[in-house]
Amino acid sequence: MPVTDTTQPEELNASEFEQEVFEQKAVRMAKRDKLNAQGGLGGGAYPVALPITHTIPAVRAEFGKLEEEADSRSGVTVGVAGRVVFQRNTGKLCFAALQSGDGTRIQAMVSLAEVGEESLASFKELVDLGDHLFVQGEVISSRRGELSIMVTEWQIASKAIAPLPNVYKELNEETRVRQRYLDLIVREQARVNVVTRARTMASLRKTFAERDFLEVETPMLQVMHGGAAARPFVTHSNAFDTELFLRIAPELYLKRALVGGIERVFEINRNFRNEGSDSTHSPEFAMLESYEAYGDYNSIADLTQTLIQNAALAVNEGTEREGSHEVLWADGTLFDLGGNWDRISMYGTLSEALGREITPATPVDELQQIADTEGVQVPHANHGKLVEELWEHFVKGGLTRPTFVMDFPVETSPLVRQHRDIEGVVEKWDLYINGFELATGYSELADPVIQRERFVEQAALAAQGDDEAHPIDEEFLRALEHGMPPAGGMGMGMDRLLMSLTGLGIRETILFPLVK
RNA sequence: GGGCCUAUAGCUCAGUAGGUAGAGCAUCGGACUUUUAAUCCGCGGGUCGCCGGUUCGAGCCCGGCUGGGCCCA
Repeated sequence: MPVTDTTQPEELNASEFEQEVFEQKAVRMAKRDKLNAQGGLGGGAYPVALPITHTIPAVRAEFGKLEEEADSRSGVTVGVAGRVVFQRNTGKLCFAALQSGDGTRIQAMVSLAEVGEESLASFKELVDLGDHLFVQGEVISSRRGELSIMVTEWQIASKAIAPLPNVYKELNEETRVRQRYLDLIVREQARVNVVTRARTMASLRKTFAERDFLEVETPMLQVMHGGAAARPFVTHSNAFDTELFLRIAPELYLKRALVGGIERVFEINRNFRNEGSDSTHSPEFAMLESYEAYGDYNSIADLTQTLIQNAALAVNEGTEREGSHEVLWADGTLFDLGGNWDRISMYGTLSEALGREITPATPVDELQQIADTEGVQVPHANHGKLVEELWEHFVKGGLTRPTFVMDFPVETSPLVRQHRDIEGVVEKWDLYINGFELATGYSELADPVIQRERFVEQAALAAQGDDEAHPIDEEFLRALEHGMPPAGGMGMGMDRLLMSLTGLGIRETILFPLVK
């Protein structure tokens, strides 16, 4: 609704792109204009610099004990800035709660006796909820014993034109995601999630560094996508006049790095898969991949367990669970990531669940029959896909504790080495935590001839219409022909790792998830 | 892909049977020097997601579309 404030008509009509300005915004815009008119070049509603001496948490840490005695004074003058999240103005005394980014608050008191009539009136006129405010004054405790700053000077640090949402109610789910910045202002859990993620990432890098792994960055725009079974996003390069793919995995480049002698290597970066999203999938997701020369799928499983357990320790640092691998989920349950995680066999557990022996030699017809009876639909079915789908159908749901599921059928894992003892099986594991797949690890396939055969088989699948089949990557094969050391490799979804550390859905672990 | 739920003021939400919309916070005007979602007085604020239909009359009923959520495959 357009506002008919006769004192500011020019300003309100000046901005052409602003079709309608609702009342609260119009009021704040008028205040912004007034501040800008008053301020000098470096000041106004958005000053360039402020004489800040302390952060709000620093004031709390240094002067917190003043709260033990009401109406006490420190004799120390500080300058702090924060967002106004609470305001109470009376005739001659104003209160404002300033909040810093981490959610810590401190009270500012603006008293007629300290600042004089003009400054007090101006404060009441120009300061709104949601503004960033700078205050300078003595640190005191109020009559109610609350740590406060008795203001002598104040200045708007940044004028908010849009009103702050209700800080006592959480935003609805959609607004939380679309306007995460508001979510972060209003909701403690949103702030905690960011810290947890950052700590986790730092911990992973630290664990790698301690083991002499090097972090690299490989192409995200690729001429040929590969390294996983997934549909890619396609884009176009104007300069090259060619089709490019957003990567679905960094694997084939990290293996080139292995060939080149970067023997312990990892990358943490984004993958893109042209699929829908749900509570465990996002089209754009952060992925960790790591390769260890002269390791295998056992050593890389050990590493994976250590990486996650160290991350749990990092998340618990400074909490009452310090030193524990038990993480606290958002719903209040404690989830134990400690101990040595079970390693179970895919064929073995599927056989147990079905009450009949399933082996790599079990014919496709027999598996298809079981699938049909159970109503499990498997597109482009072959032995491997059927075994995996049946395993997911019968066994997966029961896995809550962290579990490595070992030894997969060969058809579905074109980049994995044949098992050293079992025919028809590859040395691959999937790590399941709380029923979803968190990571996968291999003894990597180093034989360039077998690798070529696997690619050719995949190309046949692609020809049959499987759009997740792996394309033949000649450049990668050429690298393999120069000799890749035997290696263990691992890939782990970062967003899912955060899910298992926090118990949240994927959209809560991603700061700005994709929204239409 | 299928099913269910959902969209109303800046924010969070009510809205009975179909009769042109309410609350809390926020905002606006006034009072208040210790407030903690203060209190008191007064006033505003809505294309009820979009398009169509039924009806004398639609926030409500019907169809379609769009966004969001949940469950299933």
